[in-house]
Amino acid sequence: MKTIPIAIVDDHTLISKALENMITENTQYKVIMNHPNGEDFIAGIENASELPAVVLMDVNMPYKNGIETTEWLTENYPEIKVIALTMDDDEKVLIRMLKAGAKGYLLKDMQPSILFQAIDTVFEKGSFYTDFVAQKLLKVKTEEMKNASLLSELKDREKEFIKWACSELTYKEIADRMCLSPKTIDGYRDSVFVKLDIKNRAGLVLFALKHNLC
Amino acid sequence: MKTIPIAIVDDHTLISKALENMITENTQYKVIMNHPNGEDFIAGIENASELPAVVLMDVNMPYKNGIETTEWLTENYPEIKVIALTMDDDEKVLIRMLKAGAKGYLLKDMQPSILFQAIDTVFEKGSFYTDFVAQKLLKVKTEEMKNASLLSELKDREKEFIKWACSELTYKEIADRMCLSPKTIDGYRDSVFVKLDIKNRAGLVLFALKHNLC
DNA sequence: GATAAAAACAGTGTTTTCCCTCTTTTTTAT
DNA sequence: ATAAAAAAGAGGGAAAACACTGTTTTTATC
Repeated sequence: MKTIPIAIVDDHTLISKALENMITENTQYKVIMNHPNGEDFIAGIENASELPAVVLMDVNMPYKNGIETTEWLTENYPEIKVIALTMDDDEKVLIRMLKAGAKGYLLKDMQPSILFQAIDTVFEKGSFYTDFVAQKLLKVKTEEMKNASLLSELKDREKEFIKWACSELTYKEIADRMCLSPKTIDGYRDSVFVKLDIKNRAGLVLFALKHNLC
Repeated sequence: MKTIPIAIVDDHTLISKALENMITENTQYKVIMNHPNGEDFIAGIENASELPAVVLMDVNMPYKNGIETTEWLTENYPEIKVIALTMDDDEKVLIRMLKAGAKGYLLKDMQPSILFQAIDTVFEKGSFYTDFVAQKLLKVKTEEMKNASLLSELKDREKEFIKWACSELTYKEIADRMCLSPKTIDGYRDSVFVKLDIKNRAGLVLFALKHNLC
């Protein structure tokens, strides 16, 4: 059994060091890189004498986050497998990370044994997904249906209007900002109200903030 | 130099194990407890043959979070020192943790050496605060001034009105819900607008959501 | 370049919101 | 017990928001 070269990318120094310690205790693995953000890591990869087989990638980082870094890796070094590590199980993040090309997705509250299993499986078979991921994907899919059906109906111009509506501006002032007649804004408001099933400006602001449309 | 008995309370198993590994490498310390949440930890403390001198306490946990658990410790075992560990540097959390009795506050992105330094200092001197904490406290203090001066002016009844205003209800309907005359609601609105320096209902909803008043 | 669809705009009337000033009732403090 | 302060309520008018039915202009497509 050969040793698997591993890279760690995580801005939480304490965690990345601790992780490194734990992994290197097992002679099956060796940590050859450890960087606090995506930018550093990419620079490291481009100058590396030895490339990692598996990257443990934190999602939330300054400078270049896990998603952007994974996209870059998928583009430039597709043979390097990325396992995403994250604190919060946010469906949006999961989706974006998988789209970016991550081969595994783990929450930081799992058992260490799962991590080793994930590394091995990703190294040998190419990807490792837990039940958790499958369930999330299903949940996201169904929720997406509901919201997408509402939001997809909105025209770009209407979305722009909604942004402006999340303010203290009157509709007349919004018309000025958007270089349109107040009557056109009236029309936007009316159709948005119907599409989103809301009754007044307060409802519009609440909806926009809930679905971060502003 | 005696060994310092340490407890770890963190729901992120991977991190807590890794942390434990790292700490035990240093013979100066021994990890005698490791629990995934406050409830478990408290149960552990009550049945323990040996108490920890220092607790590394994650802030965000299920069942009983770091703040509640620290409050309990301060109440029942004031001799046990708590060092708070957290991912996100949220001023509110910092304040609440310090109020709860934490003797140190560390972000998880620090260097491991700082952690050891913190443990030693807390053990010997009773508390360890980084510059970071001092700066945050200062920042919070000044921001508090601004917001508190705004929010403290609000009467309870006005706050209740604001909750109702974060909806699609008209003021007349809100009056019904609060069992008041519409004219009284008019009065609430007017005074709230002046106090919070806002112009209309949209502004009110935005303010309320920003300061989670609804 | 005719045609259909979408976007922009308009008229009109109603309701709600906003902004004053003012009175009555209830609480609070001394 | 009484004065002061706070809370509740009221009137009226102007502005904004809402709801409805239309018309004109742009845009895309064949």
